[in-house]
Amino acid sequence: MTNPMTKPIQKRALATRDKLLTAAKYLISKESFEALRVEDVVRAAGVAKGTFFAHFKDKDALMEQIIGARMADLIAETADAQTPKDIREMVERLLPLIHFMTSERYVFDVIIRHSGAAAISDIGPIATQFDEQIALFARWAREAPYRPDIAPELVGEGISAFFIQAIALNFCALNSRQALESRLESYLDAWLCPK
Amino acid sequence: MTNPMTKPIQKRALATRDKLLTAAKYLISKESFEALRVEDVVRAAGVAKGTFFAHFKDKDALMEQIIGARMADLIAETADAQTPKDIREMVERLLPLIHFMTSERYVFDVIIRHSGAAAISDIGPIATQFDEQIALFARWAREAPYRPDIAPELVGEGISAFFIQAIALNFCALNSRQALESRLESYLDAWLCPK
DNA sequence: CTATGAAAATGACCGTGGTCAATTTAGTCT
DNA sequence: AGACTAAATTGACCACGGTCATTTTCATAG
Repeated sequence: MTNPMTKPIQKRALATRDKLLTAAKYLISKESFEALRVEDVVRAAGVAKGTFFAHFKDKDALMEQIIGARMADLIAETADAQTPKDIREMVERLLPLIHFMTSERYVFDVIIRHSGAAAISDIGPIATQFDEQIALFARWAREAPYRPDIAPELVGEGISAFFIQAIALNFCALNSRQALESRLESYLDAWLCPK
Repeated sequence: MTNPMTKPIQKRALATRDKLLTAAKYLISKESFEALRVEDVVRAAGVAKGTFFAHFKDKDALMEQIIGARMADLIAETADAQTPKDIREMVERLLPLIHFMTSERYVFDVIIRHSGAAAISDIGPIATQFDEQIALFARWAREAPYRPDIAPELVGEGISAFFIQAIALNFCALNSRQALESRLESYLDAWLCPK
C-alpha cells in the first residue's frame, strides 16, 4: 500500500458513486427533484438498490449532495461579481439563488432541513453553503459599509434570515415573484439602513 | 334538514375524527411526534386505515392540526402576559414556544414546512399561528416603541425571521440552549435597537 | 315500516424508501 | 498462480404511507 493512512476505497466504488450521481442528475433534469425515485436512479445507473444505500445514507443525502453542489456554483458566481453598491443591486445579485431555491417547493424544504448542520462531525454541503453565503453577505456589509454599529458577521446572519423569510412567504400562493423581490428589498432596507 | 346551507356531516364522523385525534395525541405523549405511525393511530382509535385518510389528507395534515393547536395555546399564553419591557424579557416570553419548537427536530420541520401558507384558500393552523405571532410581535414593537422608523408589522416580521433563524442554527450540535437564547438576544438587539 | 341515496367506514392492495444476510470481486501475501 | 481478507455489490424482503372499489350505516321521504 502506497499510503498506510489512506483507508482503502476501491476505484470501482468511486465509479459506482459517480454513476449514481450522474444518473440522478440526468433524471432530475428530465423531470424534477420531487419526482426522483431511487428505483429509477439505480435502474439508470445499472446497479442494485442496496448499492445506492451503501453510497448514500438515504435519499435525502443524495439530494443534499446535488442541491448543495448547485448552490455552491450559484454562490461562487454571486461572489465573483462586484460588491453590490446598493440594496436594489444586492437583491439583483441574489436572483439566481432565489430562482433555484424557489424552483420547487421540495428543493426549498431540503435546503431548510439541512441549513443548520445536523451534527458538528457531519456538516453537509448545504450547511457549508449557508456558511459561505453568510460570509459573503458579511463581506458586502463590510465593504459598503452597512450597520457599522454591529459585527459584519451578524449583519450577514441577518441578511440570511431575511432571505429565508422572504422565500418562505413566497410559497404562499398570493405572493408572486415580484412580491418576493420587493419584500426582500424592504426587509434589507430596514435591516441595513435604520433611520 | 334544519339548515339547507349546512353540508350534512353526521355526528358519527365528528366522533371518529375526535377518536383519531385523541388516539394520536395519546401516542405522541407516550412516545414522540417522530415515532407516530398511522397504523398505530387507527388501531388505538379502533377504526380502519382508510378512515384515517377520509378525515385527514395525509399524515402531515394530522400533525399540522396537533402542532398548530399546541402553538395556539402557547402563543395565547404569551399574548396574555404583559408586554416585555426589554429585549431580555422578550426572549424570556418566547421560551415556552422555543421549548416546544426545539423539542424535536421533526416538529420544527413540520412547522417550517407549513409556516408559509400553501395556498390562499387553504391556510392551515400553523400558518395562522405565524400570523398571530407576527401580530403579537408587532404589538410589542408598537408599545415599546422599537424602530419608530418602520411599520410595526415589518418589525414583527423581522422578529419572526430572527426567531426562526436562531432556532434553526440551534439544531447544529455545538449550539446549546444557552447559545440559542443569547444569539436570539443579540439578533433582536441589533434589529430593534440600531445605534 | 320500508325504500332510497348519500355519507361514512372498510381492508386488501400498491408504491416507494430502506435493510441485511449472502455472494461476488479486488487487492495482497506467500 | 492460489489462498485469503475485506470491500463492494446484490436482490429478496420489510415498513409504512396512501388508494379505492366495495360494503355498511345513517337520515329522510313516502
